Amino acid sequence: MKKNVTMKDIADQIGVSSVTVSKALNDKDGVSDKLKDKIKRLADEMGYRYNTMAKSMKNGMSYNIGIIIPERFSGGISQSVYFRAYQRITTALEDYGYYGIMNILSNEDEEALNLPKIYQEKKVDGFIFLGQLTSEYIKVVKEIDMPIVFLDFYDEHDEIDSVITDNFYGAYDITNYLIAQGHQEIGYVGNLYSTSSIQDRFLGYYKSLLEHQIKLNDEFIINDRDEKGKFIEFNLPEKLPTAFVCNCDQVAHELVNKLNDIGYRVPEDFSVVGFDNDIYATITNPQLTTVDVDVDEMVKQAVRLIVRKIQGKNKRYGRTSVKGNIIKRNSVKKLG
Amino acid sequence: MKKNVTMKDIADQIGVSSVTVSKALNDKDGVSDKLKDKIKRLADEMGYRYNTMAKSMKNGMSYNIGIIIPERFSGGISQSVYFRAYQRITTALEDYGYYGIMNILSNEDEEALNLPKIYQEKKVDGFIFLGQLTSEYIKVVKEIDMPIVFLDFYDEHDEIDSVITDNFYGAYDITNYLIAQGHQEIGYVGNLYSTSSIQDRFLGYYKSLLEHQIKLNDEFIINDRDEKGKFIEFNLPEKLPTAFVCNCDQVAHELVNKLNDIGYRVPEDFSVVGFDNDIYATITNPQLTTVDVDVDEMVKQAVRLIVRKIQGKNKRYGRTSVKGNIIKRNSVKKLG
DNA sequence: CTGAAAGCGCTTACAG
DNA sequence: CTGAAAGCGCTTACAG
Repeated sequence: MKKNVTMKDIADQIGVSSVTVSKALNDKDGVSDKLKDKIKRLADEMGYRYNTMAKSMKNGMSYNIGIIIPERFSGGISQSVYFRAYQRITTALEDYGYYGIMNILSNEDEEALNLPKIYQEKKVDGFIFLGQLTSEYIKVVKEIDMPIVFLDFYDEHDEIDSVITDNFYGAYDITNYLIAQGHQEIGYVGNLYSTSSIQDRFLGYYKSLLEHQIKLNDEFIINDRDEKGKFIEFNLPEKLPTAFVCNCDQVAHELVNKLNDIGYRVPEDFSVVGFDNDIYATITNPQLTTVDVDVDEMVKQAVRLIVRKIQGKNKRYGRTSVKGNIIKRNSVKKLG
Repeated sequence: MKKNVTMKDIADQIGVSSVTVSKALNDKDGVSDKLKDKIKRLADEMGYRYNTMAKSMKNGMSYNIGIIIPERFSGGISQSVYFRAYQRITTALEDYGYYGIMNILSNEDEEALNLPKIYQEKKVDGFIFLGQLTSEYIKVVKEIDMPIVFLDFYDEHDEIDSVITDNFYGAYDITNYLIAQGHQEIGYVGNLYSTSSIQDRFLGYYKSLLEHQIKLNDEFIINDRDEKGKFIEFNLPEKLPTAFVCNCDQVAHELVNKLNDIGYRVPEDFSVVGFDNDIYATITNPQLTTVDVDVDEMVKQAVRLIVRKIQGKNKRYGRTSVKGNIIKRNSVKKLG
């Protein structure tokens, strides 16, 4: 291990002051080009590496962003999506000179309303929370005196900036698509009281029905999970609709299986659409027509937002929603 | 945003020096219990948060560890395993007071032999590299004057400490198991020149054959990928063995499909075993008997290692291999 | 038990 | 164009 090289070392070697070295290395004005060159060359030669911590000390910025993912999203199906999102976040942050420190928020810490240790230790300048938090925890998060962005969920009181997929218009679009295929009796599969995104998707579906003057039939709203998000057996109504808008691909997958079990075929007997375009969309037979969530764009927005908030005295930007796209596959039949 | 509270603020408020506050807050000797209590209470009240950066500045430690994952492992099948590993790493690091900063090493940067920016900027005190690097890049990594641990691969020249799954004995064990089930003609599926882990698994398989005095039949070594790791069509020999040891579950999955395609059934006609116990082991029909890799234990070892190296002047520890376990499922038939 | 002094490596604002 | 001084928030060694 070679010894630590500092700006002072370089300065001494050349016979200038460390101020000049600092200016040269940071490409600031006030150093002649010739000297600047000389300093840079020597820095390279001596194996100088910039000490970010000293700068941090000076201006009170850590140049780190905490990326907090609640434990329950760190496994199962959300895992791959969230990992990809996390990767993109770190990569995008780097372009702004920031680094992402990931933290899994354990169920216990969330329950006990404990803020992440990286907050207590001033390791970060801001936070991106990735994945729905309990409303109790959101309240605590609001007390944090740092820029915060919610990604893939939002605060119902809208006090914290968020970037989400456009649940409402995604569901609206895909319901419109079903109607365009001739369907008039369309069910919605999802618990309306579970999460805000499931609710918003429902409302998008409902808007489409309203616009087409199709009456909402309560019987066609099929519950898929309890309030805690745990999946339950479907309780299908006597009379079935001809198409189902499912709140996510996984549930659409389950529904197709269920329909198969009781002797029906998709899309011949029933059309089924999902949401998310995750792995369940392609492992289902037939593959699902669904709404693709534009994770990359969401990440881009979230990163831009947090950086802007850090640099610009934490202004409010509200909710940013990113539009998804319908991916047409084989789970929808054209009627009539 | 409330103003930044420092130790000095607390000290002034009470009428002591910041040295005393520092001692109190760090539970060091030299402060009366009564005063210590008072200081702690006031710190809480004033919303004091410890400034890690100042400490870092003092002792030159960042308390961050860089976790570097080559881009090609950040997607596909390795993704979920590596994400899980990364999560465990960050969690385990926290117990030691360290944080993990993940960095995807892009193919271009690896090709161009660029070291991660977090190294250049002294953001980290050490590195864990997760996933096989090119040998050219390994050479560059060796120049880094910081503790480094390789996780899930190793340097063939053994100059860098590593934690790997016990490829050799895993393959040895599972081949023994096949032999115990009455198999004598056993093939190995994998490119012997591709990665060290595939090679080691082959050697474990070979050791088992040797011990049972079964001659290695070159015809039974079936290539599954080119030197760059890209999968290729199997080229099955005329005469087939009764069982196959595959270098990973994914390839075992492909092999089962291939055998089905040409009219054979597993395990009735041929027994097939995999390695890794990843998702391919369970989506294959029949589910695969395979070797489970103990990722959690590997992570634990890697984290302990890197922390020890940082704290203890970067000693050499060599290669740590963590034993996996055979998971018996339905892809093996007992002969005779 | 308590604290004044020095220093970690940089940058900012100012003077020359 | 160049640099002396002060300061970011803490800790370490030393003195009392």
